[in-house]
Amino acid sequence: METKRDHSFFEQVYQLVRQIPEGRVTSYGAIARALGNAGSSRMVGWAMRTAHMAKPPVPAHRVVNRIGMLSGKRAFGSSTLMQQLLENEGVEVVDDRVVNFAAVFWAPSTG
DNA sequence: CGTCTGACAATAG
DNA sequence: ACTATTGCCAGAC
Repeated sequence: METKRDHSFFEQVYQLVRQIPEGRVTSYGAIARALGNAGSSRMVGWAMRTAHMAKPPVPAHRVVNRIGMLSGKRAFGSSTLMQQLLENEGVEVVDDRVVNFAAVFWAPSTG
């Protein structure tokens, strides 16, 4: 039984991203799938872009693409801010890419 | 109300 | 293995 949410797709993404623990990262596709919108991975990224104006701060810096690349670093204002945030949590980032991505990968779960 | 864009992903060449 | 193209669909203009 799926818990129907009246909130928009964006808010569903926000809530999921907020569940990402520190030192962990996830991919857009993983989030899209968890929301049942597999294939709409672009929407996830689009939601993150507007996530900066979400009420509770969304750790968008913990969300990267499938290869662990900081594709959204541009949205943080500073291209290095996203990397610094990740490194601050213990996530090693080199060349705008998460080191040992599979090890720090966090599997999203709606429930 | 129609069109374009977008922090991706998967497939084909 | 790498590059190019298509699909996805909801927000922004």
